Amino acid sequence: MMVAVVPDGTGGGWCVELSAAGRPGGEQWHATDLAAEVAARERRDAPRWVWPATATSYPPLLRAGARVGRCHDVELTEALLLGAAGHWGEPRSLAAAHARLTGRPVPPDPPPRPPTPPGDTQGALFDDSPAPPSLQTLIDVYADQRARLRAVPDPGRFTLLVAAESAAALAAVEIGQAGLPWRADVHDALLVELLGEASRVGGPPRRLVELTERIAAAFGERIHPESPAEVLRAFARAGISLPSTRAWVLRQVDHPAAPLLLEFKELYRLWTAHGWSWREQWVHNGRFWAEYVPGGVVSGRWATRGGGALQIPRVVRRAVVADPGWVLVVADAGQLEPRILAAVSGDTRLAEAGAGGDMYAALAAEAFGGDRARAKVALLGAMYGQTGGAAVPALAALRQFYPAAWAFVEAAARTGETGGLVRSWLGRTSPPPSVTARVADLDPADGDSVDVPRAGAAARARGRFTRNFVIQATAAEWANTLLASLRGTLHETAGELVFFQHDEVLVHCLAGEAERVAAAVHGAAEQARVLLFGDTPVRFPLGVSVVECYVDAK
DNA sequence: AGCCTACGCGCC
DNA sequence: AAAGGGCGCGTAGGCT
Repeated sequence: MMVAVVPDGTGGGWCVELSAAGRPGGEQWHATDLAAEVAARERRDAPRWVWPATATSYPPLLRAGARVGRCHDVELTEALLLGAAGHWGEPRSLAAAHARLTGRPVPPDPPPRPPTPPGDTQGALFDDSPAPPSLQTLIDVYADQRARLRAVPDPGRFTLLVAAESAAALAAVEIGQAGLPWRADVHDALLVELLGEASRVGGPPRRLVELTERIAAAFGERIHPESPAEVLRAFARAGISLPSTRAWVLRQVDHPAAPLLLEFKELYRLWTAHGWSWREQWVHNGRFWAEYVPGGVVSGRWATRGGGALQIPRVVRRAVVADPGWVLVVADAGQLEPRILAAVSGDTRLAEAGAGGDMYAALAAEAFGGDRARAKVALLGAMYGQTGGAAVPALAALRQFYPAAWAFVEAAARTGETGGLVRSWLGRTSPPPSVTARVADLDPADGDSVDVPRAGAAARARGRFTRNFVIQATAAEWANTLLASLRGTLHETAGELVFFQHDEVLVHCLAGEAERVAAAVHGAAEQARVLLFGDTPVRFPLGVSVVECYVDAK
């Protein structure tokens, strides 16, 4: 059972039942209270909801209590289909898809909304959303998508990709509305502990002021330590020439200011990126409110808008604390990308190594004389396209012992270097070179002559990108599939997904439910493995911790 | 004053 | 240890 639905923008919406073939196959009606209608139909026959875009269609329904099980997200599907057809980056909205279908001028997608802090009501004042599309538009585009979907190289896998992408979109709205439990008082205490007291006027906290003084003493002159240019000049006057002020460069500098600068940079970063003003902007009512954007990264990984939810520093995770009587179930897929490589490359020996708990240890025992660290740099270097450094001899060993895996990543790299497109396991297509190439790499500043060295460097960079794309994009598919499965079983518990970060999920649940939630997450990971890879020997073990505080996980 | 890029660093 | 992939975000510093 499928039901196509178009919200009318006033809390109501148009609905029509679709047949198994995707054509109107039942009653068509207008609901004045769409959320109530959706909730009732969901209870009765749990249809797959076909709608223009989960990101806009679902939030008002969920806010009104209408949680749905499955959907088809036309906009995300359109982006996948456009990519598969080599039309990467063209407008993906329902309106654009319908215009292409009917041969009319294609409207551009609306620019991405700037991040809206949760306390901000500006968004409601400037509602420039276009008129809602007609139900017929939705039906026509959906039928067209089904036809195009059957024409891709592997429709079975692509269908799973569309389902997983749509489910991820549901999960993203739900996680965003749940919010991440956040103790403002704990956050404040750790800021004071590390930074000292905040100054009243919004200036730097005490420890930063002190470090600035000590850096001045070390150089014999006052500088702004947060300015890389000033730091470089100060070192130059002290007779030390540095290529940059990066941390690993400073760590090798023998000068009394160097360790002070390293400490300053770390604390300055904490203050500006996750300090008091960040907390005031993004934390309200005991929750950190982030907005998640599934498929926001070219590889299919999620992005976020506002608050930097995917870059919460480890030290700040101390503020992520479960409610009283509740716990956090933290599940992390260990060594996900090497395991993905083992599964997709068809390398029998690497797949056997991925059947156990520690893949790097298995590689070390087999091909690296027991040196686990060397096995790790070899595998990571192969996936990222490392060409220099100490990893080179290790890469030779990898090539010799795991030739099929080596050939797989090399083929992806060669395709990219020659301007071709690569696809993930389920069929997400990489963007074409014009999208990822830097203008400076391709367009010699003056004259018409081709800049061979720079063109070569650009091709190699492109090769590293496609080499990694096939792995990273497939890993994102596995994670989305896990989420799709998990949100289907989680509702049997009181658990709620509250965070997702590439290969890690957090579930907030009653302490007594933790065991069941942990079992549900393990089951979802296994389900994702089977759905994507069938009978592969590779396993995707989860590290699961039940904790009150996020920082205590693992 | 606003726009843009480079830099640097947090996460995976 | 060094340096390969993907991001978001805040700042400095240049530009218009």
